[in-house]
Amino acid sequence: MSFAQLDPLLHSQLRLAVMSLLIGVDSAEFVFIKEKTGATAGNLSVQLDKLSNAGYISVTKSFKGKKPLTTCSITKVGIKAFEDYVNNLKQYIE
Amino acid sequence: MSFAQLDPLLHSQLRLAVMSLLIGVDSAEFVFIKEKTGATAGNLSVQLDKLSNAGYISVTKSFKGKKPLTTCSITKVGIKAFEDYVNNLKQYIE
DNA sequence: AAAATTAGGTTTATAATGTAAACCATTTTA
DNA sequence: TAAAATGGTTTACATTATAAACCTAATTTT
Repeated sequence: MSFAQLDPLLHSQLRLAVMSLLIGVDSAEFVFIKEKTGATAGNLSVQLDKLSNAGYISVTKSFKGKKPLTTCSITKVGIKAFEDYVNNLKQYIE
Repeated sequence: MSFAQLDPLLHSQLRLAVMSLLIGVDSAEFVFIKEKTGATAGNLSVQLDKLSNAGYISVTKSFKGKKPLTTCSITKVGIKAFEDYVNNLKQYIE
């Protein structure tokens, strides 16, 4: 039995933290994710794009009053990918 | 509570697989590790160097008959680092 | 006994990735 | 009305991962 591949999109500290956050909530705002993960805004913006392009999260941009508001939520595909990642990872750490 | 840092030296698929292998055995030979992980020799060579330089594994080079033989084993420091990594990681995946 | 192949690696060039710094538009504060 | 803050995005750079090329010695083939 050899080691399963770990989805490279999830095997990134920041992206994994984002997914970990999102899997527990309905949705979360950019600023909230930024604070919880301790990421810089720039880095977070890039990584959210990657997760979004992969279909792992959905990102909607609107306004809170007159300020931009970016809201994220995990998708079904994202949940599946996260679960698979965790299962594969367990092979490495158990 | 924010997310703990994941040791970047261990947060690499191949290096994690190597550590995962080594934590269960006394020692392992280069070719064995290569086969178990599915890595190319070049990549494995580089990653073993990194783990070795960090003091996470010890690497001894000798000869089996007249062929070179590279043997690896995990160190105490390596075990500790691996355990810490696993503990921190659990925060992300549970 | 050359020549080719295999074994066991290492070196290095390139591609991919991660990240912070710089930037932009708007809004609030002094 | 400047200056600073908010909420991001873009982009340039540094780091990392990886495969391809290479090396030395030992076998095997012709």
